[in-house]
Amino acid sequence: MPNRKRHTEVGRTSADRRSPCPVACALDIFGDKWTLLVIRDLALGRSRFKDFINSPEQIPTNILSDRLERLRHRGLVEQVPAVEGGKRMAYVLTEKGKALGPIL
Amino acid sequence: MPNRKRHTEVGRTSADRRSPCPVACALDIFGDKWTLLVIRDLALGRSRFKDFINSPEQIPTNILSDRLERLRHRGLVEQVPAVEGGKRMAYVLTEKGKALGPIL
DNA sequence: TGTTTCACTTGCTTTTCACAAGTAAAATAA
DNA sequence: TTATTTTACTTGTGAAAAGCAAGTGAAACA
Repeated sequence: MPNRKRHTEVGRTSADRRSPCPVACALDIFGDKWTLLVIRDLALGRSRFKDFINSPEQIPTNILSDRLERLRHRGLVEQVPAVEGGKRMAYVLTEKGKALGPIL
Repeated sequence: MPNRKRHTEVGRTSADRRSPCPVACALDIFGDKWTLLVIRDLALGRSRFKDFINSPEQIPTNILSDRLERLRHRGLVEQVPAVEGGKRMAYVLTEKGKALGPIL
């Protein structure tokens, strides 16, 4: 199983990056049409899967799953119980994730 | 020839946008791995096709062509003669284009 | 105990990306 | 002036990602 790396990019080495440029690094994370919209929703206080789905841009469910998973592995998002003691999960920004609210 | 729209998005109607959200609108323009890198290069004073090619991120030539064309049609970039009276062209940011330098 | 909502996953088609190669005009060197 | 090189692209092709519809199983609710 070569090239196993998709959702486990926690420790990125310089070899993984396209260049040391911070713009390029940021684009490796946010360089697509959906990731920043998910972060916008999180910054607005939305936290449940269905909340993101109901945003006006109509993100496909498989892409939403994928983006949340990536953000989680990047340490920008974490899961917490949606209701006290319940089984269903909600997504919230970590401290690290909140730090990039201003760029919106 | 239906769906003719690729490089002629000068006048965008609200029907073209995914939503009225400014984040979503911005992502329709910058939501990919390369566009902002081209703008970074332009902001740094690079202006020739070969300059962009020689940036460390190694943008493919067909994608560079495409992105410059889009930015031109969006009115963020314009072409000027590379040398006084010469035939070869250079790309520079318009006033509108310069306005988004700060986001980098 | 149904029934509905939620949070996904799977499969498939379409679109976009990435890489290599090719080309023609412009600039430069001989 | 001719030859060579550089520049600014375009084209073709395979791989990857996006987009869409449908399906599924657990959780919450009536």
